[in-house]
Amino acid sequence: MAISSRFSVAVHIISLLEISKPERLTSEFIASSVNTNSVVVRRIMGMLNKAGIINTSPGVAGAMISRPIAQITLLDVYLAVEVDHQDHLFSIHDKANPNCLVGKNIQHTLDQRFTQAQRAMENELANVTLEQIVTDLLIQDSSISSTTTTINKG
Amino acid sequence: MAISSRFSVAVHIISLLEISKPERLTSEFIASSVNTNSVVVRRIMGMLNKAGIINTSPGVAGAMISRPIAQITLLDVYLAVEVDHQDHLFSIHDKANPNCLVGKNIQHTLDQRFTQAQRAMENELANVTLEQIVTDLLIQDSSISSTTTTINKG
DNA sequence: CACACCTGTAACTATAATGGTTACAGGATC
DNA sequence: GATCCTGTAACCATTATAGTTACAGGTGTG
Repeated sequence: MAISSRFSVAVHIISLLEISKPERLTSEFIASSVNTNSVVVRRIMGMLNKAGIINTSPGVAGAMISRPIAQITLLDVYLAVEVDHQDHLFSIHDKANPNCLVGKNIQHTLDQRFTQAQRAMENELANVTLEQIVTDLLIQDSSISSTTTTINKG
Repeated sequence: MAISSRFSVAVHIISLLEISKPERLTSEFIASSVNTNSVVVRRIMGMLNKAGIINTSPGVAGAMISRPIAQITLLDVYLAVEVDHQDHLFSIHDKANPNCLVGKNIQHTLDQRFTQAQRAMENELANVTLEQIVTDLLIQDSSISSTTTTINKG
């Protein structure tokens, strides 16, 4: 299965928070931009909060981004919301027959190669900051149809 | 969710076929090495067959590896068995609000970055051949406990 | 030819992750 | 106190995975 859309939603949320600063956005409002349920937004914001990327407070709308977005990478966000398989992107069948040459050694052999591939992917994510993402969003918007776009329509 | 273990099982199967050459292994035998059901093995071998990596024939045990394993990469195997998300490893929420600056442009922005990260991972897989994997398996085995290992114990 | 063996595949199951939804306790603010 | 909001539990539908049973049909040998 693919990497869940929590990742892209999380990037969406942070971008929206940044662009809308210092306005305090409710989860309901953010949800209308993402086009999902507000609980889904609060769930993901909870993960980002736990990871120290944003700061939320019970009862109070909005969230503060904890540091300049030039210092937040896609990898940070990825690790925050894909907690489940942050250790191993690839899964390896784990009960292979130890009496077989292949079965005995396949796990260790593949783990090395898979880890290397995963690292390569993560390095790419680490090289992109949320600042670059927001810049991309603004550039694309201005080059396409800036006149018809607003932040506040949800 | 993580990348399915079909990938690691597929590598296991090809390695076993190679090391056991020219013996013809039944899916039942292979399954006992992987420690799974023979249908699971036949299913994955079917995908490898369809991808042109191995050649199987109905009714006849065993499979021929279609080309020297130095010419088969982990990426080839990956693409063969992870057909589902070979296009996009990352999923992006796809119904974001087009009336919002972020919602309108997030999909294209992230797609570019995600594709780059995915390519980096795939490049690593493309740089490893099944020959290297088999070599790794043999080296590890000889350095650990070659005397107690057999290929034929399933 | 008959039989034993094997593959390919359909069908069903259990399990788990995901995303959406309702509900509600409790914090914050006016 | 009334209102709004967050955090979170609970539940559901959907989907992917992996295992299992069953069987049709190909293969090859006695």
